[in-house]
Amino acid sequence: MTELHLREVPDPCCEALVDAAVSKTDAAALAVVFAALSDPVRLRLFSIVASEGEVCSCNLEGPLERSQPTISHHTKILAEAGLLVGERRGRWVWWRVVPERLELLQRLLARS
Amino acid sequence: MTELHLREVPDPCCEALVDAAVSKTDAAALAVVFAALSDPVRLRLFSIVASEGEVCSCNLEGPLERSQPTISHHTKILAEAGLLVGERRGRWVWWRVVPERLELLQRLLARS
DNA sequence: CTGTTGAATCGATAACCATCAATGCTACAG
DNA sequence: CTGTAGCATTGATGGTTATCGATTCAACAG
Repeated sequence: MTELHLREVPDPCCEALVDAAVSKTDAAALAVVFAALSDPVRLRLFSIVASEGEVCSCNLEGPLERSQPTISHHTKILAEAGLLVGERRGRWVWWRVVPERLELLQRLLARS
Repeated sequence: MTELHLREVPDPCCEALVDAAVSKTDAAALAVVFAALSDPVRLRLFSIVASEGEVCSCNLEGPLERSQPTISHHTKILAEAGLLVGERRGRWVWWRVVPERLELLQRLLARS
């Protein structure tokens, strides 16, 4: 029921990277988000959740071929980056993407 | 005159991450691109180049407060990720962004 | 209360990375 | 040819991270 790993990262800036040089503090916050996507396993995990809409942790170990602690580690990092949210239902935790974060990244990468 | 650090990373896939689960090989290639943006100094470097249009290496050490070898290290990583290209003019190297790479990332992060 | 099951945490380890001083390479000036 | 200036490379170091086994925590069933 409770949301896991509430994002610790403050909402980073909104302006596109090409519009103006990003500040030091914004860069630090944004780097956390990109770092969350910088691992192949996490990228596949995120893509699975994004394409399925909602996925239980227990259904990630198989496709990703990683141990349960490792899956938990990766979901935590993605959640702390604000890219995923986890919801506990009974004994299971279900993950889904945070669309606003995707839009934020898209805005950042927009041209002029 | 020659382009430095020709990208070693093959053009990764084009489909959005939310459309279908990304393959292992695509994930590996894409992770390289996100990893290039996962460092605060590189993010600022990239943002400076993107907003200025074209920047000489010698004009990066100051704003980024890093040594010359470190700047060279970061430009190399961004170039190998296909995000920057460097052009040698005499004794200087000028960097600019690769717009297609930004568009690729935007497409990847697009919703449904 | 007890056992079971799914997930988070801990501890350890190997691999990776950001950083800089020292050095090498390259282009130009004289 | 010699010196200089900008950039790349090397080597070393301290910090970070991906991974897993073992353990703990949480929720449910009986």
